[in-house]
Amino acid sequence: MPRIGMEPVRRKALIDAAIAAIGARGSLDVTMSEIAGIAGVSPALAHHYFGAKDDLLQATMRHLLSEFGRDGRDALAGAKTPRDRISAIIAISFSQTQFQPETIAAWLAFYVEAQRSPAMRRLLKVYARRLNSNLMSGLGPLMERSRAERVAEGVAAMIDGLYIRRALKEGAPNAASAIALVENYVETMLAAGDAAP
Amino acid sequence: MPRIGMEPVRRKALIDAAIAAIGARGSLDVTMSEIAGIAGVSPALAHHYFGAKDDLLQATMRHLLSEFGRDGRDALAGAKTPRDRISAIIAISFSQTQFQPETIAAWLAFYVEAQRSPAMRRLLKVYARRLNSNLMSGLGPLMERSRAERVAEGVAAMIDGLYIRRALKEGAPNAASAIALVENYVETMLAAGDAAP
Amino acid sequence: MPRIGMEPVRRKALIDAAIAAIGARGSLDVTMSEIAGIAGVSPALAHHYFGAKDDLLQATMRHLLSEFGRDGRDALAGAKTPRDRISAIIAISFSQTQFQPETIAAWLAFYVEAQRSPAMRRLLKVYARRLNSNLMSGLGPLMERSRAERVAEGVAAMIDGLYIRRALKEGAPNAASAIALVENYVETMLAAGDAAP
Amino acid sequence: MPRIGMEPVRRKALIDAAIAAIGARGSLDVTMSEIAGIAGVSPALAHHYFGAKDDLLQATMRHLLSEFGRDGRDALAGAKTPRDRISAIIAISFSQTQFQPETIAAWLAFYVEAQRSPAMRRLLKVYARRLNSNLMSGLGPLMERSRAERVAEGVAAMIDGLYIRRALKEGAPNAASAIALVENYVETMLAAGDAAP
DNA sequence: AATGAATGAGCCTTCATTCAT
DNA sequence: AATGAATGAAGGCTCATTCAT
Repeated sequence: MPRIGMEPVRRKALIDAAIAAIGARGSLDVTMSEIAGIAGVSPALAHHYFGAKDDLLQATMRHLLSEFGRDGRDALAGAKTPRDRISAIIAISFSQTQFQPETIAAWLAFYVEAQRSPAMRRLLKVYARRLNSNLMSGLGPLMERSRAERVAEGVAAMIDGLYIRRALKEGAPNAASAIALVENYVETMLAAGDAAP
Repeated sequence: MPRIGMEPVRRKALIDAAIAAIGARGSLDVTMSEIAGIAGVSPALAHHYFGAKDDLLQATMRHLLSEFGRDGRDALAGAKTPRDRISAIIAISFSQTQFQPETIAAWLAFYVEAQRSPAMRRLLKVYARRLNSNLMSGLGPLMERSRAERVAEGVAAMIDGLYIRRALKEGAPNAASAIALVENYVETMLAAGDAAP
Repeated sequence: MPRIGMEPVRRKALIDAAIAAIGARGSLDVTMSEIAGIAGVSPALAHHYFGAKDDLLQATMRHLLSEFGRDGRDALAGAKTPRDRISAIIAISFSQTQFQPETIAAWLAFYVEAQRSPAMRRLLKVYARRLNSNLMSGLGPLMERSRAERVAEGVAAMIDGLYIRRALKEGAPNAASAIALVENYVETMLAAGDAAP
Repeated sequence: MPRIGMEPVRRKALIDAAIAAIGARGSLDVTMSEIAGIAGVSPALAHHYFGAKDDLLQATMRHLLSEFGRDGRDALAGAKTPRDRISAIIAISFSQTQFQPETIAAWLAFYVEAQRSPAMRRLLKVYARRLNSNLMSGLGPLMERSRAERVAEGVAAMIDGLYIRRALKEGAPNAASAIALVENYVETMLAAGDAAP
């Protein structure tokens, strides 16, 4: 029973299905049929709305990115001090929306794909730049610029590292300990402000 | 002209070819023909020696692992103090053997595969445990046990994060700055020894 | 805004679009969406008016045929002598309306289709018969019947051959030289009237 | 039971199957499965030996071309006088090898494809050039050069036209009457040598 | 009158894998 | 020891066609 105005509904459903499928498989090695099946539509329809598989995958990545961006903006909005901003960024990186097995797997898969696909790499760079600028908005006022840059890089690396290492753990992701680790890094770096680079 | 004792030669050649192929593709999405072609043999021979593709891939991973292990032992052998041990571990993580586009891509690909394949996950855990115990052999004597554990986790995450983020950078990997970042983390943690957390 | 009496307009537009699409592609291998797109309507509408794709194609062929017939009648109307009739038929075969890349491609494509589809073959036979009778109306009075038949067949073959061979030439079709070749054939046959075969 | 040295056998079988399939369908619109099926192998094998469908089709065309070339050389070898050469060329154009429903259909289909595919067009031009030079080797000595050129073009057009018009006839191709028609054209042109262009 | 929504069927192509030699 | 031959299975994608609105 075709109703009108289904396009946005289907697009959303297919992107969600893609995330679910990628999460379940743990890689981008999912079939269009699989994704379409999860979304409850035929593979042909997925092609109808997204063209090729790559396009759907990129749209999925873009969706993850925009969610991450929205979460970031929301978190930053409630943060008063620069220090608060840092914590807010760290917190949302491991929030329940982001730090979930499915989403983690999807991010990881996209990282791999980025090595091959320039389009994916471009998208991932957007994420990296955004994370960096968010972190710098907190770290900048608290220490010398070049040092802030380095700490931001360290925080970002640690976050991504914790994401990737989730693959090795059993059970549900432990966001709290991940957050504590990064916070401790930041805290120590702030405390050692007088000292070295 | 079949010669005797070719098995080890072929196995080595095929594993090297697998690393090369994975490195070039940037993912495990390589064909047996591709690998065999690089090794200069027929795909049938690859099956003859390794059974299935997954077996070859696991053997490849195991090879990477043992190389990493050997590098680690070598590095540790020359380190006198605990502090030296830490630096040695960090150094070899970014050594020219390890921190190369091809090897990085392979590691990353295996991380992804680990999410699906228990066998791969097991192998990757071996790596994680080994890295951890190596780090602990340096950090243990220098700070309280539980804190050392956490710092080791932080170092490991940072290393893996720097690996993964290589995918976003252009040009050759910059090992020096990566090492500096991790060393600085360790240094600051050691300096803040009296304090938290 | 549905208007009444749109049917003939749409049918005409779709048939023109089909010719354009076939001409552009150089074969009948065009999609309904393509044709509908050129006509500025939805593929569903094309089905609504024509049933199946084959029906639209046949209608297109019929349109070409009726155009050819009309051109022929017009040309014959102005021809006084039998000899004039022959020249008129040859001329319209290579007139600007007929001897155009698009139309040529369409004719050729239909010839191929005729091998498979009896309906198409029937239509094409109508064309052949019409061309033959037109030619005979000129050749008949000028030579013995059986010889006229053969010359008509030769002229028809030459015309179709020149059409098909257009596919091999670059640039715009050269109608003049094509006409000259056929006219020369006719002329020589008329001159050799007394002789063979 | 795989034996060695099958490649040439399979290639031949697949090309023959392609001709058969195209002949049966009357167009290039045949599937790889169909062709492979006729050849008695799997579709995968067809791809194994020919790469893509287009490559198999081109190889098929090239085969037809080389057969035509071989037939032409053979025919020309036995012709003593220029006049004999002309007749020989005409004869082989309608020989039992060439003027068969299947081969005719294949030629026609390739003509259509040539409008789209530059590679096919190139191949077809080879055929046209060869036919032209063959004809000129007979017509050249018998009349003025520019006139010979035109007669050669006329003969070629008539031959191709008779091929295409086969699609309209029922029953087996009538080679004899086709040959007679072309021969008569040549004869008349030769007889009218003194006269017009 | 017209279309967006949706799909089944089918095709090309790739690839891991097997087997006889 | 090594490979050419061969295929089954599966995936991406296209397209004519239908249907409710």
